[in-house]
Amino acid sequence: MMRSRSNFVKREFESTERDAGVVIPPEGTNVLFDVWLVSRATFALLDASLAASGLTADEFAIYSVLTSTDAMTPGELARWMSAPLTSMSSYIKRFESRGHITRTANPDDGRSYRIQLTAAGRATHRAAGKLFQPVLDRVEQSLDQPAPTVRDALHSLHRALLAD
Amino acid sequence: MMRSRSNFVKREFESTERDAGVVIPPEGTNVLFDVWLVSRATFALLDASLAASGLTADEFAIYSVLTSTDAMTPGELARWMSAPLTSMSSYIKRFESRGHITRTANPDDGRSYRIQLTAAGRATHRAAGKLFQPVLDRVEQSLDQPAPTVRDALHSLHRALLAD
DNA sequence: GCCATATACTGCGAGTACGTAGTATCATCT
DNA sequence: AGATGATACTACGTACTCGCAGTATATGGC
Repeated sequence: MMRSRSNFVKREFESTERDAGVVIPPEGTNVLFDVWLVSRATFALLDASLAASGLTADEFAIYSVLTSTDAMTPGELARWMSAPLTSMSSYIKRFESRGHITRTANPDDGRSYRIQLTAAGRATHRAAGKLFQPVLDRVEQSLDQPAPTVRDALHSLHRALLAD
Repeated sequence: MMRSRSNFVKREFESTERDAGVVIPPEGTNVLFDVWLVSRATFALLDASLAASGLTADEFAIYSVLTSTDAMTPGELARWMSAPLTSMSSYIKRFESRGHITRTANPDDGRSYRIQLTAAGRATHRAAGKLFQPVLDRVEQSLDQPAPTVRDALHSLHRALLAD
């Protein structure tokens, strides 16, 4: 198993204070480094918070996409989340084996197909969402900037990363 | 091998424009979801850009920490980057087998030790840095907000994630 | 229609991340 | 000093990610 990281994260977060002295000089850092740190912290927190639902942070995010759009293809999903198609393939196989998604033919392209969450998949996502929401609320309230400001910065960054 | 993702990423980024239509409604999203998207894009871009150096984005970040601080312990490093200690252990074993780090006794604690980059490790990091810099520059220039503003938002987020 | 090439996806295998369980050292209490 | 518990790290195994190579369908040129 690799899913339930609750132990680790709880332990780590408890001891955060003690390590406050360990600080990397900012002149050695940059935006992308900051992203790295933030994303590590985010994944640690979410994986721990969602563990009981049986979903990882990645999986929860993908399920979230699938609930808010209907019937994407693997390729669309992969490109959209900047993931290799082979990884999407693995995800889909896993989700399908859980009975959480179904494939339906893609009328526009015989090589492809469309993915949809099943009722069980949606239920799992809802359960995970119940664990997710209080965590999100707490993070947003701990921000010392308005959440929309932070989100604007992230969107700007996302556009910059995809631009080329 | 899992390191050289150049092919994939280049292909994916080239086709970004075509998928501009695939947009997730923002009402279904939130700060943490944004972090997820940004971090996926960041890792994809960096793994591809750094592939020739033999370092992944994660590894480059860790090497960067090790160059700007001297002699951290595995535990400090792990907590600081919100990673499980067992993962740090794997990293360290790998880096050591590459001849990129050395362990020296920790005078304060016999259970622990301190890690330092070797000359070879620093050289590898420098080489990766040469690949990294232009990518960073391009991303910063593509930002439609000042880089410090974006970084402030990320720092705020980081503090909020660790707070508790 | 036929061929060449590009695209959508999958099978497989290699390397990786990390949880469980264990060992060694440290800290605290008595 | 000895015992008890906490902490720093590692060995091992499992599940996972993703690159390579392959198959199937689509597309454009002729």
